[in-house]
Amino acid sequence: MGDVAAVAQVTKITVSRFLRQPSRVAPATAERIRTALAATGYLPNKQAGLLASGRSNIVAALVPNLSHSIFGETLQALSEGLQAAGLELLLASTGYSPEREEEQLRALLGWAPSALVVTGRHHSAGALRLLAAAHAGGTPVLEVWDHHPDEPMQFAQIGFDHGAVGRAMATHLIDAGHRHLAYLDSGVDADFRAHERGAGFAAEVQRRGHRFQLLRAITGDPFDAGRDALVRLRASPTPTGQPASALACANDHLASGVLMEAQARGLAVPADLAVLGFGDFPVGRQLQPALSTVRPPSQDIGRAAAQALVSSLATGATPTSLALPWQLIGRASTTVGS
Amino acid sequence: MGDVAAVAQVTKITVSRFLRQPSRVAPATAERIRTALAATGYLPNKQAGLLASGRSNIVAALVPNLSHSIFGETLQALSEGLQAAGLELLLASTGYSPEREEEQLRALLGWAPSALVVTGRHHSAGALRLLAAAHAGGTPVLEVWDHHPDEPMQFAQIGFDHGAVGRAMATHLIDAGHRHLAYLDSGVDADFRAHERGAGFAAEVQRRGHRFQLLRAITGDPFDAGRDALVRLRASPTPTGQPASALACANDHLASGVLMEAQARGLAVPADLAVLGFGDFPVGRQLQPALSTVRPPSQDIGRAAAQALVSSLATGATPTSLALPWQLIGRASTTVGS
DNA sequence: TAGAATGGTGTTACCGCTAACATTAAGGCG
DNA sequence: CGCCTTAATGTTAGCGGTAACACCATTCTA
Repeated sequence: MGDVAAVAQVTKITVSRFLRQPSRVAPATAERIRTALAATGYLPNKQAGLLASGRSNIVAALVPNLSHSIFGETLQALSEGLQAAGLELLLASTGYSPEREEEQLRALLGWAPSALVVTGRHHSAGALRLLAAAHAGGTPVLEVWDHHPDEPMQFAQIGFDHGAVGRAMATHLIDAGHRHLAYLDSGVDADFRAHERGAGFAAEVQRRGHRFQLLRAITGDPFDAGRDALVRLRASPTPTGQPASALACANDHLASGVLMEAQARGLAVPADLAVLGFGDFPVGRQLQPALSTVRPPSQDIGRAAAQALVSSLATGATPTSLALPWQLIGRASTTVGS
Repeated sequence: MGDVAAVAQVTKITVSRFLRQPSRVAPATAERIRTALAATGYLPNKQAGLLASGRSNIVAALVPNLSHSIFGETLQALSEGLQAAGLELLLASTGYSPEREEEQLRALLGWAPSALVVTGRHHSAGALRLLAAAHAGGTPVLEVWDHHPDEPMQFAQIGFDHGAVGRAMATHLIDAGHRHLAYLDSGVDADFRAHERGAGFAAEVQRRGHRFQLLRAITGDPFDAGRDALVRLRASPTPTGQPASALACANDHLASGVLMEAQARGLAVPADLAVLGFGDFPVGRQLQPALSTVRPPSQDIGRAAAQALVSSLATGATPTSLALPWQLIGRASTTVGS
């Protein structure tokens, strides 16, 4: 920056001013600085700028998984919303491992971010301490993909109630006439949201007085896990001798595996077995029969989070929580006709 | 850090030393510092450390797309390899847009990274200037997912030859008896690697004296694009009146769409139409018939890139290029029997 | 036992940039 | 015409660490 200043025949601070608020330097000077910038190929050093200003303009986000496209959509929208406001997004993933959550969070905090975004409201004790400290220090903390107004919220939440989704999934299947229902839970321990949908599902089935069965997916390829689960479902002994006639899954990949295995075994869907997924992944629409599913507001979460953080940083207020609508999409895998 | 030093009754520099090389402080002092760190909940400020030391220990990576799981695997492996060596990964995505490449690269360079990783060897003019300047300044620059020893390499490359993959795809189908072959190219302009596979495919088909046809995918849902492409393939007039009997696709999602549409139309695969994909996505293995595909060394690329950068940063030498093996996996969508 | 080598810690300056205040010149007002 | 305001730029100090060197006790060596 000193070089640029020398070429433009001003001091560093004038260059710095020009870069941040061009209107605060005289037009002639601005022009000289502009050409000097081009001539020297100047690249501002962020470390120095952030250190000097104290405000980092970084939003740090921690998600369970980067290669999971469902979070990808949220991140894409978040990134765009933040970029428009001049904020940078710094990403890290936990790989669904609670130990790594604290470690990664610590690494992110080292960047002195202006705001934090974490996935869900379940955190390891260490991570929670870090988040609470950041929050206490005035850094906005936002939990995305969850929204539970019934519980005391420690941080702002933008997302939806997974228990309610589970109950709606149960209602959908019960309304279609099923009386013995199963839930295929995610095999990943830390996929808390999948477990909560399962709990909501189970609660609703039992409230209505019907039979419930819980399956846990094996780890590994989710399609294989779905196939495996169907094998187990059909083999498991039940009081009536009849296996469950409806299976709700923690995600569409598992559900796709179930559908494929059903097809391979000549099981009619939905006549012999209704299958319901979660996530509205592209593949589900293409299957035969098309997969019924729940579409979460992935993009909206990112967009709303960006907006909440931008306005929170502008006003200094805590970001506001928000419940976003999801949608149960009934396709051929659960509904006959239509 | 001053607080920690005060509590431990030493100066900042001793704390700094302890954090970086614990062996260089006396055991008793180390113990005092350790408890002081815990008591104060100290979080090191990366900006300051990087600024002061000059070495950033950041590797900046630019990929076309974050939500694409194929790059996710590379990034995951890269991230792990770097983390083991004490390096941080800073991510940005271009969204397959050449204009954003320069912009994002500029943003990444603002962090003064120790090394750069970019996807492929095709860059916009502005991006190329930035990369060349970084390279000239001694920053290792690595291009991943490409490896073309026949062309003059500007930067180190770790990946494979996409033209060769295209030729192998053609050979596989020609050997299966096909004499009229088509390639369904990606609808994304900047998916250079898909275009190159297509060019290699076309060259090989023509070299063997057979008929070639090029299709371009529509944009949007890739499954739909695959279905749409098959419709067009079957409708397009040909000299013999016979449509192509083999279709190679830019990726497995497109190929899956083709397979689904084929099934919907009662087209026998591979008897009426052989379908070949690229990427070895999980879904392909599950389809009926299972999708033949090419498995790229996604993880290996990340692993090798991490290794190359670590050793390059240690020795100061330019990272070494590397060709990694891919594998054509013949499944039921191209081969009868077996 | 003097002199050198070594281990442990402190001092000073600076990384590249920005906040806060200081300074200068030009224009507005009675 | 002198004073005040305003616009444009400069000066100084400091963000939170680390490099380089300085310093002081020990311990080792001859």
